Amino acid sequence: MLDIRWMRENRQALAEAMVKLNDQEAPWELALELDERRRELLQRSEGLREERNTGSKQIGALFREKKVDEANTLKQRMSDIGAEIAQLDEQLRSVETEFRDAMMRIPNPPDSDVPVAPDEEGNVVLSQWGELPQFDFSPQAHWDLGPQLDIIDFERGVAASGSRFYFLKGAGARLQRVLSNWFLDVHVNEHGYTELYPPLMVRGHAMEGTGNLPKFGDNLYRDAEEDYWFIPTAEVSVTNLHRDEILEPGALPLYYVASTPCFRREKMSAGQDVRGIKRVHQFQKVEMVKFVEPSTGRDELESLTQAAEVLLQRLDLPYRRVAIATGDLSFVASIKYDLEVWAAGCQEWLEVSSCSLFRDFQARRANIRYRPRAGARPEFVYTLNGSALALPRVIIALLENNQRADGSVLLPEVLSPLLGGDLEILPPGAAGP
RNA sequence: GGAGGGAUGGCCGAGAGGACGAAGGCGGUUGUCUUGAAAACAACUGUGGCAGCAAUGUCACCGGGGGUUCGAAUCCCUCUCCCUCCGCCA
Repeated sequence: MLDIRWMRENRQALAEAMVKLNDQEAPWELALELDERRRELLQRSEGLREERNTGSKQIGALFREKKVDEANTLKQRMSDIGAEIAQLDEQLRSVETEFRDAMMRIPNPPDSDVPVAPDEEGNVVLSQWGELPQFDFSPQAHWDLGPQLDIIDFERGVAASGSRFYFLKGAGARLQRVLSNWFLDVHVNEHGYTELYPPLMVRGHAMEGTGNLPKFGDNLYRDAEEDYWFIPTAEVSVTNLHRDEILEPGALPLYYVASTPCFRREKMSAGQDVRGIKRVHQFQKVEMVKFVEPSTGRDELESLTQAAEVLLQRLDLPYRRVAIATGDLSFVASIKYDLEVWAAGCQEWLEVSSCSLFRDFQARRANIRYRPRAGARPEFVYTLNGSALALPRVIIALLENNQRADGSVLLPEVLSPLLGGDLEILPPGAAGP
């Protein structure tokens, strides 16, 4: 959510931002109109309240002085004022509801150095790391490798739960578990993050805090009976960890990391990426969330992104850092970098991490503030988050990039201590070395 | 799932229709005293909205929402959360 006062004073900048974002639906003009009506009604209602407050005090005093007649006359007048207030308040309530709803649907303006383009065609590759693997045979995609190795079972996943579900099995399931633990350990031990085990289901207001609601409910699973929403990323519950709090001086920065399943309906991407485990309804992801002071926002974004990059480098997976263009920016981000890993089998760059700075956009929605100094007025924190990393796509890249001509896979040496030296994944029935 | 009891400022805790933004205590800040510290004493010490350049004024907030009333922390309804006991359960 944006600061309405900033919006009032920066109409032009706001209009330009919406053009850059290629968002024609954002009801920012409506919000400004409603804001004016709101303030007008507020002033009238509060003026009357002031009158009533003094009047009511007088009534109390008159009764104590036993001036019953005078008190009753005044009571009648206050009653009339009360009726007028009630009428104004009713209008005010509906205006305020509309106003809030409009505000919740206005996206975060992009930072000045975000590439300006109407869609993802304008995304800019900022850097690339690692060599693309070369093969003297035709590399297979993971949807062939996985079943051959008996480590991904698509058919039985579909039988149990429908399309876009899968079982990881044996060395596949173990690989994901080991990677997840290792990612967590690196962030905790080397980057100063605190590990969390967060709720996987949240109330609607938590989803509003991160910007998933009201606009993007289509992508969420929900238990209607109990009114729980399933998190599409740990960002939701972890960002809401400090909802409605005022963090005391010295508390910032706060770094958190959690590994959780993520649940996504993927209605918007129907028909895309249907093969394999590129885009599924349930997947594991390690997510980093930061709460920081505004002045450090950009530096924190850089170190956040690097924390994710380090993992790809150690896994020796070729990747590139992409600056997301204005038209492709998410609703809540003011700037975003994607990390895309090369998958040699499907011949694609796959997004394994998305690192965003939200400025105070989420903090306003979730009401997360901090006190810069003892006794100072509370201000909104800046929030950031990034995946490090999304596991299925890392597994895809590991399998596809490290495959051998016979269909087996030799995982990178860095995983040896974590896998007890079992770096080879062999097809069932194949003789071990 | 059943039966009860609760939610008040940073924390503890009073308040039960009018002088209550809220006693008292703790904590915090500042000052006096002191070579310094402690103690003692004193003052200050919540969050937002609106108007204003500002000083300031005003409105709202006692878990959330709605209602009764001239007037609600206080009465009524409802939701959420917490606690106790019983049942069930990893």
